[in-house]
Amino acid sequence: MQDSHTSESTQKTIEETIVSGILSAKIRPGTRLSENQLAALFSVSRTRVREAMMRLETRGIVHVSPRRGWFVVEPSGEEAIAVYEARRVIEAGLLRSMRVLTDEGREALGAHLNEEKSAMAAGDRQRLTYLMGDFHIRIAELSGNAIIVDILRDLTARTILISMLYQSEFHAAQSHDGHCRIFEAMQAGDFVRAAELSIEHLDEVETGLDLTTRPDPLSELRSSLSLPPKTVSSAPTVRPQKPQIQRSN
Amino acid sequence: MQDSHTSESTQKTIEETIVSGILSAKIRPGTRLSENQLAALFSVSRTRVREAMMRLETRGIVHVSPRRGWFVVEPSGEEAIAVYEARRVIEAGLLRSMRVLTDEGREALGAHLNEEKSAMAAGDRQRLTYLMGDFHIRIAELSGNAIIVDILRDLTARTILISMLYQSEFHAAQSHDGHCRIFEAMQAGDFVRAAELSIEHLDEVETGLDLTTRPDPLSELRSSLSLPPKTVSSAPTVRPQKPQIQRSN
DNA sequence: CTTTCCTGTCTTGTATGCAAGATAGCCACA
DNA sequence: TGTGGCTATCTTGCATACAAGACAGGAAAG
Repeated sequence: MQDSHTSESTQKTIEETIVSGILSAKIRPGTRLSENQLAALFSVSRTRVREAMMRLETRGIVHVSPRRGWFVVEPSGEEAIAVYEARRVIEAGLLRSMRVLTDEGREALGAHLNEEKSAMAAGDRQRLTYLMGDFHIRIAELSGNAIIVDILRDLTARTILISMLYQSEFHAAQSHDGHCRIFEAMQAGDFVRAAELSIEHLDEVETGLDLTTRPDPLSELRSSLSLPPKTVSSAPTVRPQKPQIQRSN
Repeated sequence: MQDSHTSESTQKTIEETIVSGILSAKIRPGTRLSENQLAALFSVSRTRVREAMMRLETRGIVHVSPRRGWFVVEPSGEEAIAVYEARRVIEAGLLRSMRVLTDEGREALGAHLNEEKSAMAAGDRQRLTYLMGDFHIRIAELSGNAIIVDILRDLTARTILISMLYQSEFHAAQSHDGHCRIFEAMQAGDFVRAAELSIEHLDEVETGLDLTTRPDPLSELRSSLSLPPKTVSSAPTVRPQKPQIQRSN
């Protein structure tokens, strides 16, 4: 487990627990995160929970609806596109900047791909989701640049939320193939090719999304009434929260 | 002024004030940011100041030394290298992903370069520092991708802190030339060339730094005593804070 | 003169209390 | 049946109080 910003024992725990919950697809987009519940769960006061939420908010993972609550973000279609675009830019830029694949690197990625394969064989979908995202983080770790690792980790978390919202079926085999091809290019020392493959791979995944569905159930009604399409990054605006199961303390 | 995450009136003010203070080189690295002082300055309680600090910390702008205080980060030599590397990766990736330069884009960049020129003529160094950083943010804005804009804004802020620490002289003319060349390539529609120029430009700036000096005045002593080189991203460790002028409430 | 220790005062860390918006459920009423 | 409005209770927003570590300065001892 890389660190990049270790230290602070209890504090980061809430934050990291939530992020890793998302990375392993155990927390769905739109999930309500009650300050009181989290405080009770982690045996701390709301103060510290709030700090964690603030941090997660600046990381684009969580969102607050004033006096209504904190929610795991539900990226809109436009935001989803922006996330994939950002990933293409950064991941391709990263691969292009690489010059060598070290022995450790080759071993790490190879081991990872084997894990993907065995998770596919076992049909363990949650684990698979985690591994599919983690592959890209692993590549970033090869660069040794903690800044890029952190950025990509957060983007990967958002990607997973996006696929939980918009992905109709899970083309695990296709993704795995994409990863393998990238790895092969890297082994061949052809990082330009690896960058291109990485872009294609992300395009494939993005194409597999159906961005016309879910997150704004009123979109059809809204457009038939010809109201403004939707507030993109601006905040309040009612945004009808889909009924959550959780029921507060 | 782009927005990307507008809304929240008072709250973001503290955060944005500090960031823009850094972007315009009015706040030096290592500056102490007392919760009490900021609270008084903005007429709010420490609670809200703390929230702003937490956010800035996750953005890599600010750093807390437990029970000692908040400080604007003083990037180490390694961190400085990582910041430049991350910028090369992202900015080159971004330019490579571009396909067209719109008329508005050409106009915006052209106007910006004129501003650079006039600031150089006027010898307004603070303004020049701001503009030199802002050029890169402007390019990101052309992409219309708010995620990348935010990332690059924060990296630019760090870059400015780095140059305040390590830059012996300010080669404004050289930087300006670099910007002009990038702009020309973009106008010619040659974004691959623009990406290459962007990398060269960042290399130039990075080369102009003297990473052997400042931020850890004890480094020579430390190495002559053969102590561990320095805690990189881990926290406490005494790290003798250089005497600050400010004196608290 | 140097060293050690002690104490006052600064800082942040954390919990708690109160204010106020948002919502759901109910009741009255048409 | 449907509609409007009231109220009880949830939520977060924000300020404040207190705890506890860090540090500086001075006094006392060597």
